[in-house]
Amino acid sequence: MQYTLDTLDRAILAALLEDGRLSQVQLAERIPLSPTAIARRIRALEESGIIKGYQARIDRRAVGLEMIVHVFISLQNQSEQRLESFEAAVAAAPSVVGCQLMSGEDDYLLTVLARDLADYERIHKQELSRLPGVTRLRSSFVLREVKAATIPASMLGTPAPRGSKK
Amino acid sequence: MQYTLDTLDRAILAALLEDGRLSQVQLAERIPLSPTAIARRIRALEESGIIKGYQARIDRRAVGLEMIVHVFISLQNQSEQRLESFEAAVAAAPSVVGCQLMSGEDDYLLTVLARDLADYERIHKQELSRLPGVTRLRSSFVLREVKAATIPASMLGTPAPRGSKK
DNA sequence: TATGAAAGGCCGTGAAC
DNA sequence: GTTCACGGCCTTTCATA
Repeated sequence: MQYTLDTLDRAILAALLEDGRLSQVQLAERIPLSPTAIARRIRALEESGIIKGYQARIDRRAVGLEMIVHVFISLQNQSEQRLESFEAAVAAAPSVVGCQLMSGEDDYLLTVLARDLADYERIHKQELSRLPGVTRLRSSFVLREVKAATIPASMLGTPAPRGSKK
Repeated sequence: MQYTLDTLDRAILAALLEDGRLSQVQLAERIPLSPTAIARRIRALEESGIIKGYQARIDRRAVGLEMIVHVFISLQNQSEQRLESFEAAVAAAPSVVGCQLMSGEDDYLLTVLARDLADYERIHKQELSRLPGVTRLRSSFVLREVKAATIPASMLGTPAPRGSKK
């Protein structure tokens, strides 16, 4: 996955971040390149794993998921085996949409989606309390989502300088 | 935006969450509906705001963004005006990709993307330290992303029962 | 009111240059 | 990287239940 993105690649990525359904022709209107050349670059970006896929952005609340809860978790110890079994359990928990190993006081930060408080109680009982090796578990509720973005186009501006060519 | 999703709508949403570029014909192969009917439903979902858009999923690290940092923030007080000016500043901070008003000890949880530690130092200086009204600011680094999902298809299963019809 | 079928125009794909 | 031709998809219209 050692791939050097040029300005055109980054323009394509920026456009597809904004609208993942843009056609080659539409992209060619923004980017000084023929539709075919754009298609080839997109294919290369997909095959190299830089573009991991495409997805619809769906309104959480429209599908009844009113709550986001962050769960801070500390484990008994951080042995390899502890982490592995914990992470395997997290991977199988359907309501846990995010899990990050963290620096600092707690070991993991989980992100959970729930319909409402009663649903979160169920998730807490059925999914979270069964996670192995947990010593401390603290729930923190999102009261309001102020900003929810993906990678901003501005951060595609300069590639990681690992031997810039061209 | 009071919209009652039926089973077919949810099947369409689930499919477009997995692959946002599926064509009507491809969707019609999975869902017992003609391409025309699917196109009409998708259009309705888009116009009602349930589908907010489409985007490419891009490998963070491939574009040089190696770090995710969570920043916990406490404000001097939670007056309406304080919150508003803080949130306006956050909205204008390009490296801050997430901001949530939280319950519990801290007021806000920010999510920041950075190229590396030096880049985060710059962001800390240029973007974070200038946020108005902050009394406490604690950075917590993501060591490893274990799970990063969107809304799982399983959670589309049952709509929020607000007067189920049909 | 929502679906399904058919026709026309546009797009995506792969060839050659 | 571009141009061109072909096959398939998206769109619209219309008939139907």
